[in-house]
Amino acid sequence: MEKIVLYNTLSRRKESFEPINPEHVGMYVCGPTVYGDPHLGHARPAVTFDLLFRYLQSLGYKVRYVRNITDVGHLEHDADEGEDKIAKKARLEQLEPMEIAHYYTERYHAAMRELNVLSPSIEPHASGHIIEQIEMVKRILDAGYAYESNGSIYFDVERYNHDHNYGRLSGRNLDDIVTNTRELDGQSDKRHSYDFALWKRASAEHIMRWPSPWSDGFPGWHMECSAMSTKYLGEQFDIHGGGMDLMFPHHECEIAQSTAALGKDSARYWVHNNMITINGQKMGKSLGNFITLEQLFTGKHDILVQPFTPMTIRFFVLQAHYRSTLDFSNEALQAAEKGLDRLMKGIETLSKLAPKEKSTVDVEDLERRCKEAMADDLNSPMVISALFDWVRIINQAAEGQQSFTAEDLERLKEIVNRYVFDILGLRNEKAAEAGGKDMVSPLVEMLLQMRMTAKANKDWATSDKIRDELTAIGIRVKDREDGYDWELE
RNA sequence: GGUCUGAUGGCCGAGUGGCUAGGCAGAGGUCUGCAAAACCUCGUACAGCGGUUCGAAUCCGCUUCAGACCUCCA
Repeated sequence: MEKIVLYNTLSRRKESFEPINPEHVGMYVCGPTVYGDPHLGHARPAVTFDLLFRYLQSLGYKVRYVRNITDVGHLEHDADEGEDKIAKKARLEQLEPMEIAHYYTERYHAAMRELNVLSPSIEPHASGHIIEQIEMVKRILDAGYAYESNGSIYFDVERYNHDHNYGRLSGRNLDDIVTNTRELDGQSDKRHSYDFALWKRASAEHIMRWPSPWSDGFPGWHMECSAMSTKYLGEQFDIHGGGMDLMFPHHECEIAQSTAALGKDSARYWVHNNMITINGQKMGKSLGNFITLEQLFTGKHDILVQPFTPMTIRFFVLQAHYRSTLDFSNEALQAAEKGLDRLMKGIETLSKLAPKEKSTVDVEDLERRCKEAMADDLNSPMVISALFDWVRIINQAAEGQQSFTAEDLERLKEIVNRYVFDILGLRNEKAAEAGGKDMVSPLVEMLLQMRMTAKANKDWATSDKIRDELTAIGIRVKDREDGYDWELE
């Protein structure tokens, strides 16, 4: 298997990636909380880990990719007095919590399909794994790292930190956390403010509740990922991913829970994608500055000057390295749209190139550059940069300034397909929606043949008329060195 | 306040101790009957101030600014 490096948040450096079991990779990524429409921010981890998923598979690994659906457990306001987000929304809209969760799960799936994000191997729902979560709480209790208080179970951070190291992922130490965690108002069942809930007793009004040995209640919000990753990937697995904003406390608590229950940290490589910003600020639910994916696709949002296709969004995300922030703007998206168009046109041009006697350039150069870039912590921007260099070469070839042998041409197409479609997961939207091209093709060809005749007779009036009429109905005519080419706008 | 990250040309964004990605926008040119498309050339950017070095935008220090996390967040 080829050597690749991945940045591991645990060590804060790039590490050579070695899976626990050769040939197999287990990957867990924190999925969405389904109480709202997916927005541009959700596209970042989805595309990032889709890229990793596709890339690992293309290297020959058998990947089990688990991405959860959080449909229970997140508390609003604070852990003591809050109510479940799903339940809250349900009350507001007079709907069953599961109805809400189902509705937004479907919306999420639809958006992911649009973005050409592959379905994960397993997509477990938190609500379907209450038993596993209860079992894990029991293990933590048995290990002595949790305590019961008034029907709720809390993680004993201090005790845990005594034996292990709470804060090693986020780079905090308990002293910092102690001095910087605000004391919550009102009475709390917790011994310390930094203890977190593993199980919460439900108040009378709380709709989502399950029986447990301690109370009718619901699991704490970090439990689902620990329980489900363990269930589907084993006590130790290779990659755990998610947004950087989940590092603390969510992932830190996951590490603590796994270590407390299993005696070891489950995940070996922690991979975090950075945020998408808007005007330099994180785009998110809490700031209310988010744009949903549907708004992006339809252009229906005050800030948008036009709609943007799903592939433009995907390309936009891939043009930045996953660990950098990416700033949203109409201008940036428009640039991505044009760039993607250039790339796709180049690929179409490639498909029409005629083989020549000899090749003037080494097609393996593209393969080498793409391969190195991907192997270096998924540097998709570098891959795209190499591809653009080759679009230029392909265009030069279309004008007779470069040439390829039939063999090299095939190889080049193979490389381009591998990186553009299989790994970056891009799709030629125009070609797809122009499914009717085959239908009109003979007609256009006929007209263009007539135009060639007119041109040969220097009958510019007829020639231009044909071209202008075609342009008017969205067919762009391109005169080539020895003939013509055309495409749908 | 604490922890951490970042500051790259008009915009978005890679990268990196010397060979100075890429895209978009802009300027000029080539090609063309005219166009379109494409191709060629160009801006000579790395927050500021010190230091290390033969050489730094890249390493170190300080300053300024911005952001993330510390509460649910992709």
